[in-house]
Amino acid sequence: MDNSRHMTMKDIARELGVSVATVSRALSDSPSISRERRQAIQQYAREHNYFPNVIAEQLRHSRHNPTRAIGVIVPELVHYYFSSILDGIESEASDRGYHIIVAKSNESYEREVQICEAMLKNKVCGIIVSQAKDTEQYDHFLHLESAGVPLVFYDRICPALNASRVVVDDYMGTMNAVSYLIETGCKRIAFYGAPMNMVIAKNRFNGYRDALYKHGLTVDEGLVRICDNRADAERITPAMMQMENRPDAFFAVNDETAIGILSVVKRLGFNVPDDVSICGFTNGFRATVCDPMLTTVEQRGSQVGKEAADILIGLVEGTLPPDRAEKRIVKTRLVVRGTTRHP
Amino acid sequence: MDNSRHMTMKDIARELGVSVATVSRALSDSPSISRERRQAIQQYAREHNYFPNVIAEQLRHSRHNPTRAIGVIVPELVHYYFSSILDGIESEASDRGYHIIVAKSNESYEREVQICEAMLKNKVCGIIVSQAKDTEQYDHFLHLESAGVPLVFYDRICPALNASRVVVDDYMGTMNAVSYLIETGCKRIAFYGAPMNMVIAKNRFNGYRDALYKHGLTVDEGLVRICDNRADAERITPAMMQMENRPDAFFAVNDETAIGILSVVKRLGFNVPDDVSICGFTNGFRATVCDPMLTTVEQRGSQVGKEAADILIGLVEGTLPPDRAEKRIVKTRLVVRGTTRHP
DNA sequence: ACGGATTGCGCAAACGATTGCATTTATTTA
DNA sequence: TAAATAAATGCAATCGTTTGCGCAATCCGT
Repeated sequence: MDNSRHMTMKDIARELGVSVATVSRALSDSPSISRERRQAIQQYAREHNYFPNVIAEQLRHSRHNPTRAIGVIVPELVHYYFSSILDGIESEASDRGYHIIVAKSNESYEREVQICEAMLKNKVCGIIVSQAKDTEQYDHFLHLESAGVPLVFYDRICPALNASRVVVDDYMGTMNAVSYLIETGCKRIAFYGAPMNMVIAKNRFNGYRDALYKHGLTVDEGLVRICDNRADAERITPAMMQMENRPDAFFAVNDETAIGILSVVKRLGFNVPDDVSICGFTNGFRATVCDPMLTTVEQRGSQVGKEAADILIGLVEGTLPPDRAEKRIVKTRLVVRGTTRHP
Repeated sequence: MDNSRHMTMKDIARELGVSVATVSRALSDSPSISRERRQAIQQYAREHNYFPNVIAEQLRHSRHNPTRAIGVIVPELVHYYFSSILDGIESEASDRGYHIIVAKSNESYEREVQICEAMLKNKVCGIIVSQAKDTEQYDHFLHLESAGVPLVFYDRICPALNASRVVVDDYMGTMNAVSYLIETGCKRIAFYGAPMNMVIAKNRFNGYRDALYKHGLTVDEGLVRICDNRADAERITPAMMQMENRPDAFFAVNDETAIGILSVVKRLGFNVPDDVSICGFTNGFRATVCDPMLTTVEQRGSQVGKEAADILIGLVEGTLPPDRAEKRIVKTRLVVRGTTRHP
């Protein structure tokens, strides 16, 4: 039974002996159609649960009306922060009558370009994107903009483009967290950060540095490392803890890294938080699972996603000027748990 | 500069002084157009990077060709297992030239119905769905089927519908895990399961029961609880551990619950795994974060997603018979870590 | 050199909806 | 009673592509 073909206005028109134009006007409640006819048509449509063919509507309006499909490009899907952001985007979008098309770049530039093209072809009304790690050319993004597809970046923004963006307040988040560590008595605070070519990495480092300065401390290069995952953390931390002047606290660029530090530090027989404090960044699933639970900077991915969708929809609907880039910063929040000393 | 309007065949036709029909045929390499014209048109199109308007194509073909948009309904997005599944679906879909439209039901029946309608309107070629927890009516699913939109369930299948589905081998997964617990010397194994109206809950319980039987043990009702989250686990476990005949092992329906048990058991001063073994189900982020690391049943969400997408695409493209429901079971794998004794 | 086959292309009708304009009929006004 | 006005509907073009059919022009064989 492939009677899957749906009822169209033509069907209604034929059945009721009127023209398609009349049906169209009646269904849009045009006053130029007589009351009785209008109601008859509406009732018939309702009873046979007619609904308009979006494809046809879109074709008709393609000149002036964008679709209601938002493209979302995400580097990975199995990832707490990106999931949260996706969640925020989905909520905001669906609240406002949009739907989302999701694609993952797998951190690949090539794939990112393909996805942009495909989304352009599929006529999304705009794209929300976090760049792949190995993206260093931006033609595909420029191409989209020139095709009239608005773009909003989140998390990994494109520094070369003056595009709209939503990021987390990495600087203040780190600054506050490190200040807290200092205020609870830590003096030698190690910093495990991401490679410095990423904007977020730089901002977090600056927050760390300025927190030290503010409290009359200085950056000890021996305590700063490039390290943003658990495996690396487990590899480099033992040496760190065997220095004559070992750190009494760690600030890590994400929870995963912090967990790596924690596991090593515990294994080496130190007490957390009495001997060593540890602070992460994310506040994902992991933070409440480790023992003791992780003190960390809440990244509020869902809020980031909502803001990004809000900007994009504003751009699409014209309530935001298309020429000026809208930049929003989502405040972070320090969540104090068991891996840091009490004041 | 809203020169966002794209080049159409009409533009090419006008420019090259031919008819639109000729352009169309030339671009589809029809031999009925002369070699030179064909190449001229193709070159012009390439140079001005023309690409066809999908909306128009779809309208034209709507009678016979489905779109290449797969609808995916997910109860939550910030959830390890569902993320993995989404990841699998995305991979398979994009490999085969489809894109995915993602919506979350928030575990709400109402929302699920809305989403189904919206997806129907937006002319997805099929839907992959895991039911919301409070869905107990299925008209919306039936409605889709009768509209010719194929449906594939994953994880939470619809028992009342004989629809295609992909599930994990809950029975064998649990059976093997519990057998392992027994073989490592556990005798009183508690079972924390989900409410029994969910199919997966029943299957896991059966696996538990049969593993006991197989080893000459019997089910002790006092050791079976409805509990599928951390908060509940932390609430009910202390009493469990204070029974005169306390359990020497726990099998939990998911990692989250297992973590709850672990934290309580440790807090009460028991040693894991010497005094108490614990086994979870999922193998998500959490499993390697807790201390000791969690022994758990790997659920292979990504594989589930891939299979689901494979079935759906098969249904859409007609390589799978539309009348017979395709049912696949993804094998699980026991991942032994630190919360269980060694053999 | 003429009839038939072949080649190359355009016309026009679809797909399903919208909308300016023309047309018909009914009603009012002078 | 004729003319002007208003009310209700239909015609046909449009969005961008595809495709059956027909029309010319060229080719071939005899």
